Amino acid sequence: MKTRLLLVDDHAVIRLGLRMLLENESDLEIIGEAETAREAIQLVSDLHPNVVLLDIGLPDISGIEAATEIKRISPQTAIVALTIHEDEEYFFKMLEAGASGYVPKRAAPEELLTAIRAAAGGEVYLYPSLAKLLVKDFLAQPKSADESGIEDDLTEREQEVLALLADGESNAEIADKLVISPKTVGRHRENIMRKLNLHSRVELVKYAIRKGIIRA
Amino acid sequence: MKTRLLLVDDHAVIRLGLRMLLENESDLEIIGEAETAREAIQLVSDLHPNVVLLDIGLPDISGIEAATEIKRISPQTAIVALTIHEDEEYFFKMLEAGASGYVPKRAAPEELLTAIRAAAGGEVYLYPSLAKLLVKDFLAQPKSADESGIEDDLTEREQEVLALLADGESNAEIADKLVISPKTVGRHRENIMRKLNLHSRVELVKYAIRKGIIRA
DNA sequence: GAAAAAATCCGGTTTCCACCCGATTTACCT
DNA sequence: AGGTAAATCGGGTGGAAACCGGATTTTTTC
Repeated sequence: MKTRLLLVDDHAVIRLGLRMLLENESDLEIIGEAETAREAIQLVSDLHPNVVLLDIGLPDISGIEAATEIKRISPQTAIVALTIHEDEEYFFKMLEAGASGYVPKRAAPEELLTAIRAAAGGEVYLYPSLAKLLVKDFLAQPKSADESGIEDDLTEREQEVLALLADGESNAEIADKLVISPKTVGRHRENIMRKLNLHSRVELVKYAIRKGIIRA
Repeated sequence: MKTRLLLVDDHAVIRLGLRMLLENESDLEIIGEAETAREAIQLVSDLHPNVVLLDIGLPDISGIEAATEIKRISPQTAIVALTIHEDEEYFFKMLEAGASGYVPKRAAPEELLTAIRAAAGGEVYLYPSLAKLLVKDFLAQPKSADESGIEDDLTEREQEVLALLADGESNAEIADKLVISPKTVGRHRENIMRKLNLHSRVELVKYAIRKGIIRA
């Protein structure tokens, strides 16, 4: 089964170039072309392609809105964004919109093929300069719990109680979930607070968030 | 100027294969090979290669520790992780350790070349199945503050009370600070919770953190 | 197999919280 | 000037939280 492609670009020359590149690939099949975002959305709605090659610099609608709309009407359609500029903000917003690939037009043709095949397979291709941005963003995030908290000498059960406690549940609710008595939950909580030198539920929540036990 | 490479793998066959692949590339130069992590660390310290091709399944030290140590002694050296398994946790930890690329051994040779060149250029290459994981992680993050809605129709006083409340202070303490009665603090709190549809101090704290009113 | 730590339960006290009611003064907007 | 919203204060109630004491059972550790 071939991967069914839709090409979207307002320049006929570029569509032609893409066609030349892609038509030689036996696993790919171009089932349509669009010049504008509106046209693209209509075609997606009609044809439900596997992958849309979407130029971001379209005249009528922004690439982000177009991508959002495409994912709305055809969630299983993967989007590979093609762009001339490697703008950081735009890149992140395209990811949020559901893009499965992001390739600058200056990339080598093989990279575009890789991106298309990755997208068709439900995976994601990121051009190295953009992957770098995403990794940077990832590293800027608070450490992944286990690393940041060297060891907080809480017992396993206490960790468990802490997580639920910090999630906003009452002693009684937790007791229910863990099938223990509410009094025991309270006791655990006391021990936790003593060990960590905390003095209220609020401090407990903040501790849990810092440690990555729960998310805000 | 050629990119100076160090190959690290405990299997001679694989090092040979890599050599065959890489020696034909005019922009790459293999300046050393290592069988173990210790050996690799020594060589990095001596040679300061531009890129280290690091197998993660080494016998002596874990790939993560090896990568961390390499980045410590030679921060400008980029690391491309080579692995047989595409383990999620391992992948994220390698990123945290400072890896610039992550390529499964099953990847096409050209992809390895792309990864090496990206790494040498200070960028990052992620194999599509792993890029997908990173994007997933990215999307799981809370939306970027400004987007989530700055305006929460809380009055100035309520914001003030919220901040202190979320900071862990009791009604009485807040009353003291703001020179109002504890009852009034409670009243404000009630109004805040009603407006925001929150129902406990814990939810309040998490809300405040999401909004950036306080820090965890 | 004994000692230590963890996990469980119980009872009691005091304080604080969450939510209900209502009220006054100030301030702003039209 | 009159209406609306904010900010302040108050009373009252039920229930949860925070802290204390002690005690038992299970698991871990040496």
